[in-house]
Amino acid sequence: MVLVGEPGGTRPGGRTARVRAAVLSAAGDALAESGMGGLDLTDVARRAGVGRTTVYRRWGSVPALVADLLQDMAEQSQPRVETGSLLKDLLANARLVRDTLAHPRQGPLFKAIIAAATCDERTARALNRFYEVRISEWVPCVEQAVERGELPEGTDAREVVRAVSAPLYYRLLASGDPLDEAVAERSARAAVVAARAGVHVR
Amino acid sequence: MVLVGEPGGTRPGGRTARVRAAVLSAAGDALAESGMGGLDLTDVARRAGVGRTTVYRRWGSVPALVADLLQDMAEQSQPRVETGSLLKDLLANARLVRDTLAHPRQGPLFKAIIAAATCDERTARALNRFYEVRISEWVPCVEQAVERGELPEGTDAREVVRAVSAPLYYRLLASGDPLDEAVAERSARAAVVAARAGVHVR
DNA sequence: GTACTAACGGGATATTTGTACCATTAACAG
DNA sequence: CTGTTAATGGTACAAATATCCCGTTAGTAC
Repeated sequence: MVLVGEPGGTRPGGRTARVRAAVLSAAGDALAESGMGGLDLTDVARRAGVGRTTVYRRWGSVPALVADLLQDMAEQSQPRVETGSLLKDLLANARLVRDTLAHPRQGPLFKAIIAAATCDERTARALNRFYEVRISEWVPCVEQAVERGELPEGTDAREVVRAVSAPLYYRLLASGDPLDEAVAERSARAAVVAARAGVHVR
Repeated sequence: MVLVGEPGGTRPGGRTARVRAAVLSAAGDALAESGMGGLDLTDVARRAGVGRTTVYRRWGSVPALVADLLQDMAEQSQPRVETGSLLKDLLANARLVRDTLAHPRQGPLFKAIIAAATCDERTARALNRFYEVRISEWVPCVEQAVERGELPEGTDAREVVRAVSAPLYYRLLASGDPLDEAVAERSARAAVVAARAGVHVR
């Protein structure tokens, strides 16, 4: 677990970046297929067409690899919708999250990532940052609704956005109930109703 | 990974049960401390004062051990409160869940269990059953509220109960935001408001 | 209490997983 | 284009992890 001084920092040119991309991609595939339990770094190296030693040296452990994968994912920001109505905006968000978590590759991948985060503090922080970014993107929807007078003053926008995702993640990770379209609609509607009632006023 | 024909079935007397209890207890301790990543069965065996071979033979892997632990936990039912008011009932539920997840041993343990469930189908089913049981215990609160006319006819009681837990689990596993008392109150209040508005009508 | 055998426990063994070494490759500077 | 060296990749090695074997222990039946 001895962390080398961040390879790619002093010589970030072609090969290093190419290796990183190949390994992260292979790691994503492997995680989606076997989860973080059935994952060994040797297999990742083979899939990526990269030496075993390289993977062990640069990442060293599954959680560390996942942490890097997360940083990569956080950089690829997804565009936010703007419909002019809070309900429609949050419905769009709910459907986006639902589609991601119900996706045959993305769903298992997110499960595996969250599992890895429970094993390692560093990975957990990377995960928190990831959601920090994701949530921040949708905060303006809520803030605009406050400005329009749709929601009470002092509403905690982050809390409203979190409320939309929470039921979907609960199903994915805990209850195992199906992640259908109806769930997305309910979670968005519930968040709006609760926010209007002032539940999320600080 | 060859599963022997369920030890304890043909001879469930003293020792076998004692060994199981000791191992499950030790596994819980170890999981709470190191998470499911930093857990090895040899260590569990030592803590339990049991032979390494026994643990490998009866459970064979971390997820299988967790699955058994879950079955054990599901059997110890927790008493439900009855206050005569939907909000108070759900507040009690929210506080119970929050206290569990914020507990220095139980919180990490639940994290580890959920992580293990993402690695193994069998464990995932055990986890789903666990929440099936837990949720069912609180369903009557909501049904009584429907009977009292506090909530609209056709309200999906299970969905309301899930709505209370979801934000707490989301924090525990994904966002990493603190699990304070205020969060519990908000999630209960939000669930009530949404249910009253008919969001959870089938 | 005696016989029977499921289940356990310790040690030897096999397998899988992680590390150390060093020659080779290719990014970057001049 | 040429030299320098960060980074890679193969091989040999070490450590941890899982399985096998077999004598011992202790539930259960009679």
